[in-house]
Amino acid sequence: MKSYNPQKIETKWQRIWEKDGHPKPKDKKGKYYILDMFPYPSGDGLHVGHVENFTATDIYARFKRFQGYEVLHPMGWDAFGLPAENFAIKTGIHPKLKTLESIKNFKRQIKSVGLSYDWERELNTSSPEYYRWTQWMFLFLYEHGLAYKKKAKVNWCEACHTVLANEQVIDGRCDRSGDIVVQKDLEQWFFKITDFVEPSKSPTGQKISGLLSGLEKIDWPSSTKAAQKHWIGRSEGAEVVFCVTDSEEELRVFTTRLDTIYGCTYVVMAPEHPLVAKLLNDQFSISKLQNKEEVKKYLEVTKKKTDLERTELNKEKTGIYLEGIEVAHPFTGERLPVYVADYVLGTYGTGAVMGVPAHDERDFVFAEKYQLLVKPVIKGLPSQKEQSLFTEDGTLFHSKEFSGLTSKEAREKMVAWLRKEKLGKKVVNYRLRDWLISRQRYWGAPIPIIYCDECGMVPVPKKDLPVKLPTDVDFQPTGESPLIRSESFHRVKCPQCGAKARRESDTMDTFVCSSWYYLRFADPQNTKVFASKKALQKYLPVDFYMGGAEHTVLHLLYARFFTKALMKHGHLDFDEPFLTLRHQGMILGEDGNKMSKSKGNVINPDRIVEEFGADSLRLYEMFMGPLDEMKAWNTKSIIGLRRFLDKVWKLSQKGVSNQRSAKNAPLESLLHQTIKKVTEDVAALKFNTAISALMILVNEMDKADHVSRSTYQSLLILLSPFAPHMTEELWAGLGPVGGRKKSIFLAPWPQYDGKKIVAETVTLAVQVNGKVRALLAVATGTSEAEVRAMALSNAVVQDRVKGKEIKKVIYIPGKIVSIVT
RNA sequence: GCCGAGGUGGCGGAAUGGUAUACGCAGAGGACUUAAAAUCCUCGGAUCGUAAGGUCGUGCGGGUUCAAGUCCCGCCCUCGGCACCA
Repeated sequence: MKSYNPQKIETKWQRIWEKDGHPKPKDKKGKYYILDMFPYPSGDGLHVGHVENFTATDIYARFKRFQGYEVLHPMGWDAFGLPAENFAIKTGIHPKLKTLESIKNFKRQIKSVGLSYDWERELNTSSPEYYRWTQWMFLFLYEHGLAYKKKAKVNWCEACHTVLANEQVIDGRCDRSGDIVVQKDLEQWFFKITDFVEPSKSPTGQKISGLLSGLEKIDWPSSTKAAQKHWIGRSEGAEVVFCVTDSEEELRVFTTRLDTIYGCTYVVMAPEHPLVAKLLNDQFSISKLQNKEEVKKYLEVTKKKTDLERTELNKEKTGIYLEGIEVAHPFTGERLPVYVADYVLGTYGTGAVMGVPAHDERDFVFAEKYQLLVKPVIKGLPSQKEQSLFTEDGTLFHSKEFSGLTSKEAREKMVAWLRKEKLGKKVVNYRLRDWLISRQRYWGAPIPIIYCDECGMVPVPKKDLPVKLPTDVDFQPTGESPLIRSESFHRVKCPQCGAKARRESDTMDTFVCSSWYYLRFADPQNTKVFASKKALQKYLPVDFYMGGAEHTVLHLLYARFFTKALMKHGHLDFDEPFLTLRHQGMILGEDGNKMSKSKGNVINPDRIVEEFGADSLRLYEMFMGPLDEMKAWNTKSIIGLRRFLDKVWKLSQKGVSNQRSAKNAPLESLLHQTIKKVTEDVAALKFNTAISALMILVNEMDKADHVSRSTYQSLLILLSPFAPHMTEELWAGLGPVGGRKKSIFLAPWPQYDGKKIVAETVTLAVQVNGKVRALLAVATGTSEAEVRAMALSNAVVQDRVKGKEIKKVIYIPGKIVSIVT
């Protein structure tokens, strides 16, 4: 046999798999759905991070097939999005062409790594066959009141000329262009994701877990669950009414610390609060506001501030006193000053808060600046130091009849009192806002709505879907959707009355496309429904989902929302789409920095395949370290994996004999240990240690004079999920098995024999007072008494215990003898 | 600040409370070779010692235990996410 030439055998088997499909054993155990987060087909091609993700699921998929599962393992393209459109703006090349070209390249690269996808299920979100159903999803949500339009203050990116979702704003900047995000008032479409935070029921009475409670029953990384929980940000508190004195107006605030209310010395409104505008309006006779001009000036200043400035300057707090305005403290009737300050968020709670400087850090800072009264009403344990600022729970004082209660008790009693007096109630607030999905861009799925002067907003009838993207459009962004300038697109007849009407010209956020794609894979060619009930019942939910941690809140939360909404209205019978989720750790460049073109540290998988072969690349990426941990690339290290494969290759020529190698019991024992270790490690996705176990086995086989054929076969099967090309080649070289030439992937996965795992002798460490002093080779089956005697009679041990009384001897079979003097 | 994950040789990393540093890379020495590459063998925590061997070693300080990288308490540092959410 010739020497190992990966390039040659890899192309050979890739061609065979292309022609015949990937060998799949008969399924005996039912389905198992293994899904990768589908990639955006970027012009830069496949990243080594993709290879890590896809190789891991490929190994797992092959392993599950060996176990007898019918594995669904599809791949598709999250193909809408800004990069293709930006490229089009720069070059004039249509996004569709560029996208198709990129997909072609991605697919070539994926195939060059030997990934066993179900290509017959491939899908592309930018194809009309797919986005027809994305539009269907929109209409579905619209019908059930879960998609609505409202004028909203939105995040606007000047560079991208589009609105962004809250989730796409990072530190006040656009997550793509890095430009500062400004606020604009626009009519926008929203999805009512907030409807699903708490558990609900379908009309037929099925229980649907909430976005919060559902997290408890799925196997996801704790960090991801924590991030989602935090993003949803549920907080229980109370709404409290402060009456504006000498008027009918009232000011409601939200607080989680009702127990501190006797320490409230002022009240603050956000600049956006409606009452502020009302007080400034001269027509309102109620307005006794005396410093209107100053207040107006302050509002102008804050309006100019970006969200970044408003939040980043969190040390310096600004505000303005409303002269002549007072509110009454609901418990004491005391008159309190009112401020407007932009440290209060207009979009959370009621847009107004009570100021309790003694027990809230922010209020404390504000009160210090504006010389407001600090009035402590909560104290901690006597052991805790007295401070002017105490933000924890404690015991109340100076709080009339509530004094002496703990914070927790007080909150309950106080809210009961408020309810009785009709001055407040218990309230739950969330950080999560409804999902803004309108985008003023071309390369996305058009929103299927028509505006008619007579009928108003009319949904496109489902039979008319898809609403196709026009191809004759100038997609230079101007701030409105490029679709507005396509006459053919936006001029339509009203589906209800037939009068002249116009189409909605915005497209949907690409996250809408990816919120339901995992369902389509069950039945990707269906033209009647997004997927048949039968197919959904067979394959869904996704058993194992893998992708980058950057989708912790965006995609994963949206997908869960879609699943719950579809279940609520009878389209699905499960409420969580992804039962098990894992993230691959980011692969850094060789310099330890994140890979980026500007740093010039990007590794192109094509070059690695060329130099070392796809099997070596796969093994290397899996051997780098724990799958979910961040790790730096090191091209030098790949040679180690290549050497390992060379050894396996050479073993086939060395001495694989048909003789029973009963002589070599230690090797036999090692083989069975390896079968156990690899099987368990692959099941637990610990690929790095599985590979190291295979290396140990191969090193021993290499040293042995003879290796039995069955041992070698077992090795090849264990290695096959990792290095499919080479093992298939070597397997074929072994000749027909059972009279027929079959793929290694149709062979049975090796089973270990518990009896053979036990080696004939084990090495025990003998400790004297906690330190290892001797090693004992003990035959398996030696009795405890014998082992103890052996340990105590050991010369070194004797020397150590000489003249001392032995107090205790502890024997842990197979591990240690511990002698205490 | 809050939440989450971590801190082990020159490097990536391994270790159900039981011989710390498996496996791999890099390095050193040797074999083969005219030579190099490739391959194979041997050695690689620190320190004292010619050696046998001793002592110290998993971020820091305590504790539990016959025995701690692993468990408990208190810190320090790194990375990731969120961050004026009242």
